Formats: sequence, C-alpha cells, structure tokens
Amino acid sequence: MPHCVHDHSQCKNCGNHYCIKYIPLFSSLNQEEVEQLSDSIYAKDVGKGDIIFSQGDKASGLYIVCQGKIKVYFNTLDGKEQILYILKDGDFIGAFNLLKEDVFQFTAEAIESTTLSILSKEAFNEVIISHPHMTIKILEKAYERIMKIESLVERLSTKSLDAKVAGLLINLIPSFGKNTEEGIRLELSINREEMGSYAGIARETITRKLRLFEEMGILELIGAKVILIKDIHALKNYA
Amino acid sequence: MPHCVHDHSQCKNCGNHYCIKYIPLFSSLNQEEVEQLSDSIYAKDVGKGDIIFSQGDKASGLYIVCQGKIKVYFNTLDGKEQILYILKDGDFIGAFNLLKEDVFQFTAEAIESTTLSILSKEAFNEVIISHPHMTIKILEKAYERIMKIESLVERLSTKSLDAKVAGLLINLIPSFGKNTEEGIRLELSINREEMGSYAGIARETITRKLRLFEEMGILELIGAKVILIKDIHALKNYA
DNA sequence: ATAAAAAAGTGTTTTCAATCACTGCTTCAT
DNA sequence: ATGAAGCAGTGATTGAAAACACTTTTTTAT
Repeated sequence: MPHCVHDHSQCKNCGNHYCIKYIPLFSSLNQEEVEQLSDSIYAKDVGKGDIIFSQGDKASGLYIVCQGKIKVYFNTLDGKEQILYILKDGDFIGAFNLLKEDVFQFTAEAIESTTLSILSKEAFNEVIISHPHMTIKILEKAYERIMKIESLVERLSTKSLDAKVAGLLINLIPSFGKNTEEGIRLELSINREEMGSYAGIARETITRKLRLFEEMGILELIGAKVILIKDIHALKNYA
Repeated sequence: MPHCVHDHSQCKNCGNHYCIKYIPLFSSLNQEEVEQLSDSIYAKDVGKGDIIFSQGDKASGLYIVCQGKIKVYFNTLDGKEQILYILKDGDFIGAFNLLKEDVFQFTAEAIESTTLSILSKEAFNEVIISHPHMTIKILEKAYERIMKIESLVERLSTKSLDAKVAGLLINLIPSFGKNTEEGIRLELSINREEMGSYAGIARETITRKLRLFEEMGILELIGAKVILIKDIHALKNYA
C-alpha cells in the first residue's frame, strides 16, 4: 500500500500526516519532491519472526523502519547466528547494496510487529542522483553504520566476558532503553539466545554474567525481558 | 610538500605527472578542479612503524595512501591490538570522521615505507559540497568499507580456528598477494603477531595453523614473510 | 662481520567459556 | 483453564586455545 502524502485519512498504514516527511532520510525534501516520491514508496507490515529478506537475496529496495524493530544477522560456519545490527524507527537497510548490483550478505527479521517503508531500487537511484544533500545524508548514515560495526568488532575482539556483556547492555540502550528515576530500563524484544548471538557468546554465559552484575548491584533483572540498569557508570567501567 | 599538478619535475614526492588525478577518489575531476585542489593536498612520507594518527586525535584531514601500506587498529581492554583494516594504494581513511566534528577511534601506523596525500578538513568539506559525483564515489567507498568490516565480524564470530586462519589468508590476498604459476604468493609486510591481531587469535595459534595447512599441502611457508597458497579452493572451503 | 634484539617456533600447562543434561518457568494456543 | 512448547536458569564436565617458558631463527644495527 502506498504511503500517504496529503492527509491522514488517505493512509491506512501509518498515523501521520505527510508521513514520508517523518522519515528522517527524506526530511529535507520539499512538498513536491515528497509527492513525487510517494508513488515509489510502499508500506508493509510484518509480524514478529517474519523474514524481510534473506542472505543471498538480490537487493531490490531500500527498507526503512517506520515503527518497530528488526534484527540483521548472518549465519556463521558453525551454524550460529551473529547479529550485526538491531534497527529501530528511522533506521534503514539496503541502500548501499543498491549502488552496486548486489546480493544481501545477511538476513533481516522482525523482532516485533513492524511497519516498513520500501523504496524501489529505481526510485532510490533517481533520488540520490538528483538530490546531492540526500546523498550526504545517506553518507552520514553510512558513517553511523560504520561506527556501529566498528564498535561491534571492538566488543567481539575483547576477550573478557564481563566487558562483552557490559558492552552489549550499553549497546542495547539506544534500541530498548527508557530513562526512569531508578535508572535505565531495558525492555527487550530479544531473548537470551539473541543477546548471546549479538555479543558472540553462549546463552548460558549471558545468564550467568547478568546474575553476576545483579549481585554486584549494577542492575536488576525484572523477569526475563526487563533489565533495570541501576549503575550505568559502573557498567561503563567494565566495557 | 604540495602535490604536483602540471609536471613531474615540480613534484619531488611522487613519480607521476598530474599525480592527484591518479588518486582514484579524484579521478573524475577535470584539470581545473585538480589545480584548485592541489593547493590543499600535501604529500607526506612515513617509514615503517611511524604513527600517522592515534586513537583520540581530533580528525583533521583525509589521508590517502598513494604508495605503501598502513594498518588501522585499536587497543582492546585486555591490552591487545585489534587490526580493523590494512590500507593499500588508493585507499583512504578519515573522510567520514570529517563529516561530524569527530575524534579518531583508532590508530593508523605504516607497516612499510608509505607516501600519503593529506587533504585538509576544510578542503574536503568544500569538495564534497561542490562535487555531488564525488560524494557518490565516497559513498561507494564507504560501502566497500562496510563490506570489509562486516566480513571481519563474520571471521571474528566464527568459532573454528581453521576458518579464522583461512579467512585471514584470503583476506590478505588483495593486500599482499601476487599471482604466480605455482599459486598465490603472499609477500607479507606484517608479522605473525599482527596476523594474530587481525584474526583475533594468539600468535602461537597462527604458527600452528599455518603449519597444519602446510602439512595438508594447501600452502607452503617460504621463510616467515612469504606464504605460497597452492590450493586456494581448498583454503576457501575452510573459510 | 658480529653482537644484540626482535620475531618465530614449540612443548607443556592452565584456564575458562562452551557444551551437556537437566529442571523450573513462562508464554501461547485451544 | 490447562497442557504443550519454547525459553531461561543451573550445576558438572570437557575441550581447545591462551598463556607460559623456553629455544631457535631472523633481522637489525654498529
């Protein structure tokens, strides 16, 4: 279903007027440009566990997360999944693959109910040729992605498990964290297995290290899906 | 010393006429643009082991490798170095850091005698604003870098050491490999320690795994610095 | 050419996280 | 509401790579 341009009432998928303008990537476009683009952008709803694209698929579009969260991962030789990124509202994936005739090296899967905007390869190429300031915007996003993955390398290459788990938790804050009086509340939509596959360690080790941090008073485990980080400074000292 | 624009005789640093045009990043610029840029580009020679910039330094320029090789690494918590990239002729580093007011998260060190071209932050910002097709070129390079680092994550997250070492060797081919009749000859300017710090494993383990591959007939160790890959297909099967 | 220093190789020991095997706990569907 | 299935927690075991300690080789400097 195409995205709305003029009025909320025209769009069943999203709750915003002029919703394309609310996608950070397109925020610098004017009204006319937004209208042009709206014909090439389609919204798609996916549920938890749904695969958006798979390792090996030909890259055919730019996927923008409007609402929800997806994980991007690949399968290692030893049959495990390694998460590369967790994307939330405003993030996108697939742009760079469109510059070259290319195949996805990873799989994207929704970890909660998610609304995506999908821009076709053709429309994408047209936009970046005609809008240099958008190219710069994409370049800035590319840089963010480089920073993220370089810090993932940093976490993966650290031998200390304490540092890995602390680093993981800090990394999860932008995706799942909410500030409260007691501290930062992580409301996770990933399970222990997935936490492990993001940090590159075993599920059991995640459990044990979280318990360790809890015993030290750094955090509090509220059920399996909520972690209250009570002492962020102490945590940062580990990472 | 400024780069030559007009004639070899004006440039003591490099052996090419119009040498800026030989930097792939600038290959699309016309004569006039090259002349404009040449005032802002300086060449610098560094020797093996020289530090080009350090973790924590404010990013102040774009560093282009004209001739030679540099390693880009950071120090992990446990006091080890993790190599992120090995750059060779035509590669550059520091561009993305200039988009934001930013500090280098890693150190760059020459691993052999190297000639660099350094473009100031100001000149860089000017160029990318006024040359959209150069922005796209940088974006393409950004994508290459993303691909490289994502494949590093893939190698680091694989548990099997055989796969790590095989993956390392394959990764070193573009930097150090030469095709010969007997196979691919790696003439390394990094030592075993550095191979280890690129693959995220111990020096001794590199030694042992290389010996293993040699016993299997996949490669031949010619001294410490030369590796002849005799069976690239077998090697790829491991990675 | 030679000594000194750095790098590489090697056998042994140690360590610590993965794995295993199981129990307890949620979540989900009907 | 209830059973089933998936997820999380836990203690014991194991295995493999890191670390260690040393020798040998190579490189570097004088």
